[in-house]
Amino acid sequence: MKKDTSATLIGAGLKVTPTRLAILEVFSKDCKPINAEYIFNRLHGEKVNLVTIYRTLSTFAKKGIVRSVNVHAESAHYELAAHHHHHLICKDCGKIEEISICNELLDKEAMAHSTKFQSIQSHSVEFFGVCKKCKV
Amino acid sequence: MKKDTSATLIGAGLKVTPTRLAILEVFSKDCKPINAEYIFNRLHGEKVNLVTIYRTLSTFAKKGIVRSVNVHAESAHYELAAHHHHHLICKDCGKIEEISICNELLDKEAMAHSTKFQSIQSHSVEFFGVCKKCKV
DNA sequence: GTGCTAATTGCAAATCATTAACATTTAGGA
DNA sequence: TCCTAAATGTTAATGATTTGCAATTAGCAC
Repeated sequence: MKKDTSATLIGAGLKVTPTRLAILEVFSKDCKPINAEYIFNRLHGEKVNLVTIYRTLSTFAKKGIVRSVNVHAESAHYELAAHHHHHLICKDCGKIEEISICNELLDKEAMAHSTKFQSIQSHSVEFFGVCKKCKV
Repeated sequence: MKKDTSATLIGAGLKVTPTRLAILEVFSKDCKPINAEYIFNRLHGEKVNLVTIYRTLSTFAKKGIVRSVNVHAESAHYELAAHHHHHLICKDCGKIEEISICNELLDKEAMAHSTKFQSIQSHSVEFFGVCKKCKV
């Protein structure tokens, strides 16, 4: 498992450090989009600086290890890029659920617009609504 | 036209003010997701406070007049809710293009997940890539 | 039309997320 | 083991957004 995360870093041309491994661990444990603050709280025992987390997220995003997700929140949320999902987001409590569909129709759409854009690399799909708990 | 925007406000139970009408005007002129700063620049002649724009956007979003859109930018972008589109966003220059498809497949997806969520009110779809200008 | 009140706006300062500068440490190859 | 670029910590800065409070105004009752 640790070998797995090390490989991810090495493959991206990044040095393998305890901080980076720890952050990747958090991602693989929590299968939902998370933000810097969340990671910070999970790693309190390990004395990781919040600034480092921001920097790491930025580096990971640039290398394509993680991707930012729109959850209509104030802070930026990320998920593992390898772990492609679409989302259901509750407008009331902010709860995020993943839905694992990714139909070809979207790919076709992407293709259809490739005349305007040189290349389309990714897409995101989010549904916003109210979850059962919040519905009184 | 002004009657149109007034109706929008009245329908939402909001008072009709010059500032609000001006902001709605900006939205209807620019058919793309815009942020507070952008609106502020368009309204310089009219001495509207930036804080008021933030407040108005928040109010409009709450009332369902506008909707926030994920454009992977630092600031929050909004578009008229009535004006539903999906987007092509250039990762290099940040250019946003609208694409006017909205297939039923997405609606079906929404339905399929209505067991988990009480109700799904909206969805957003964004494609990220590189536009022709930015592709060297 | 006048007056009233809650909603709206402006202004200044605070807050929150994120980034920058710079000094120190460390991973990993020579 | 040594060396260097990359990574991290610390502190301060920045930029977006919010808050508190006083002044203004829309829209209703009279």
